[in-house]
Amino acid sequence: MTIREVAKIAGVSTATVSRAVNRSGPVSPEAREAIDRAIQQCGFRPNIIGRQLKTARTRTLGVLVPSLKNPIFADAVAGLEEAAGREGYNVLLAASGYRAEKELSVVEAFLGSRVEGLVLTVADDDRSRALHALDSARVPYVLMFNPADREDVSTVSIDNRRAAYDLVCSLVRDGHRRIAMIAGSLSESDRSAQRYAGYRQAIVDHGLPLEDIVEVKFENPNLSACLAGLVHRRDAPTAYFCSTDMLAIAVIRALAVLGARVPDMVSVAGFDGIAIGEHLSPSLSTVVQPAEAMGDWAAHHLLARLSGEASITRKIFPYRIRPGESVGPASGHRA
Amino acid sequence: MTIREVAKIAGVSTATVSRAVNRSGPVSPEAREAIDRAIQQCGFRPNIIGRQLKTARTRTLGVLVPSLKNPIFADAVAGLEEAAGREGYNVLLAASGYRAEKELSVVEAFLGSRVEGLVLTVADDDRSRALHALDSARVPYVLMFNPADREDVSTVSIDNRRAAYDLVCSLVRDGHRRIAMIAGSLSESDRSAQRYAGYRQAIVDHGLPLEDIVEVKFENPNLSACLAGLVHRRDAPTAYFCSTDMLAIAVIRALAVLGARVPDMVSVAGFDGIAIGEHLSPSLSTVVQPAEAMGDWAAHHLLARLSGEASITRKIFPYRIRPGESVGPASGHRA
DNA sequence: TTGAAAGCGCTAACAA
DNA sequence: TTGTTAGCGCTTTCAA
Repeated sequence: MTIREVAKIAGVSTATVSRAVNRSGPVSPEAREAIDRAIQQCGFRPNIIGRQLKTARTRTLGVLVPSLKNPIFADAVAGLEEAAGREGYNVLLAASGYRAEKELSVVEAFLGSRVEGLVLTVADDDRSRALHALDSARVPYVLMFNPADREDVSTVSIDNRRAAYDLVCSLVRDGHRRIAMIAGSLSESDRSAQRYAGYRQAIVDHGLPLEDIVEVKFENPNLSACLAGLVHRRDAPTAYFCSTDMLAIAVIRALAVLGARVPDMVSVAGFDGIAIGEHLSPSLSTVVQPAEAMGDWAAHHLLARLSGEASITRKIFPYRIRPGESVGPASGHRA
Repeated sequence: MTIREVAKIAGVSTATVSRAVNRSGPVSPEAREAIDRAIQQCGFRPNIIGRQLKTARTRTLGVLVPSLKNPIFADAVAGLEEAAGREGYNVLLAASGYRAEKELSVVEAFLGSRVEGLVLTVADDDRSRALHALDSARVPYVLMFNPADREDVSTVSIDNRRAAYDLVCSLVRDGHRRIAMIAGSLSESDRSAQRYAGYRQAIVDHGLPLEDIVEVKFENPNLSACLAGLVHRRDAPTAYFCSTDMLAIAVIRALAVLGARVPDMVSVAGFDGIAIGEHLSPSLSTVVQPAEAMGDWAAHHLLARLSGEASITRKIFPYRIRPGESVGPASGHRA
């Protein structure tokens, strides 16, 4: 069922069919009707591939996130997809599983598919080979959630450093003086690094002891073992600042295994502000990132850049500290 | 940067370049080296669109779910994307927002893009115009989560009816005799309908009074108002069976607004088994669907069908009743 | 082992 | 208002 068949049946040329289908030029009422009938008759559906090849436009965006299983990314993709769809763009989606080589292979595939632009969250924007590939291919992209370090790339994020700083300060205000940070592979995530910087500054500013950061691999969720040494120390931390909400949830569970109840014995704070965190037991103290709005902004901005209506922008969304039951006063601690 | 440029630089024909790039035919070592050098030199990246047009294969799957903001779908898509990616397939993703007309327009767009197959969750498979479009286009698809009614289409789901039956029976075992069901637009979702059938049968089998089902629109999250009449009745239900976990979460919150504490005063059960439900306060009593595994199965099965290695299959995954704190004994009820 | 050539389905000058 | 025509970038006979 090609445009040629339709043209033959309708007794016109392919050019006229194309004009009729795309409303891209004058078509007489008679021709239009004949064409409509022919299309009904043979169930013609334009092959987008042919159009894409001819016009060198795909109306497709590539979206790459670490994982859909973390609601922060799922929500962002939801906002993105909605906005892109509204503008008639397709979304090619992939997850990297936090693996740099997968980031690269996905980006290569997206480039091969001639996506017009990309929205991505990478592990570390400085060292990302995926980003280098994009730069040399000169395909526009928007970094989402990654901190806005570089001047030459559009980003949408919050001020991770300051947000972490504020959150840790709130822990101090609750009386906590020994506060540890737990991060998922700090060395591999620029977000964790920023959040660590904020944590560190808050600790230093208050003259508190700087705890060693606890790095946990994403693949190894045997948290209890990692935390055992820390928790059973004589001067164990009274509060744990986790680099993400999902990690905080795992930490709370791991602490329970070790006999440390939250928030009675220790406090735990997260970061991301996933919606469901409010309904957790205990509800999560965290920093809220407006994920869906950020995804929406990313899509709109990328499309605006594609049409030349916008230039590189580093958008910082406001964040919000959301207090929750997972943080209590430090008085009840064990040491 | 086309294959022609590369051919010219390497001093060979485009056919040889194509063979070299795709390893699809004999290429002498000398030619191969010249081609490799040429590709490096001009940064050539094969245009997939050209290949797709020529070969009439896109290696792309379309995925349509109601919403990514519900973890049950996000998890399923995660499993799907992972499996598809492993087999070298791209995933085109869209969300319908539970709207039938959006389902249709997305499917039309996917067909235009010549996806080789689709995985979708539709509101109601019987009445879905989207499915009719797929049937007449003769593009293979897998229904995910939708109950397996029809014989002529691959589906992956659990036994919704029996799962709901089991769950409601467990409520009865806890002493509940007035059990209401709350569903999101029953008339628009075949899953809700199945779950209602299971609920109804459990009620009837135990000789209990059949309560009117409460239907709430997805768009109208003003649940408290909807529930007020029911909750304040003299013989108010002591337990609410919600058609999804997300709805259960909203219901628990709405009940709190009305002064009905869960599970002290009323019990609430959900359906879906989103992972985070275990960590809610109270933790959710629910039916667990193995969403990620179902997505994985859907992708593998669809690809197997594309390669002729599988035929239409109706896969029923096992479910699991996961007890939680949201359901308590009926003794504490108000009426 | 290689290259010439045809053509996938479509759009867009351009001429009529 | 319409049709002819020339490709878009690629793969793939087929003959050499």
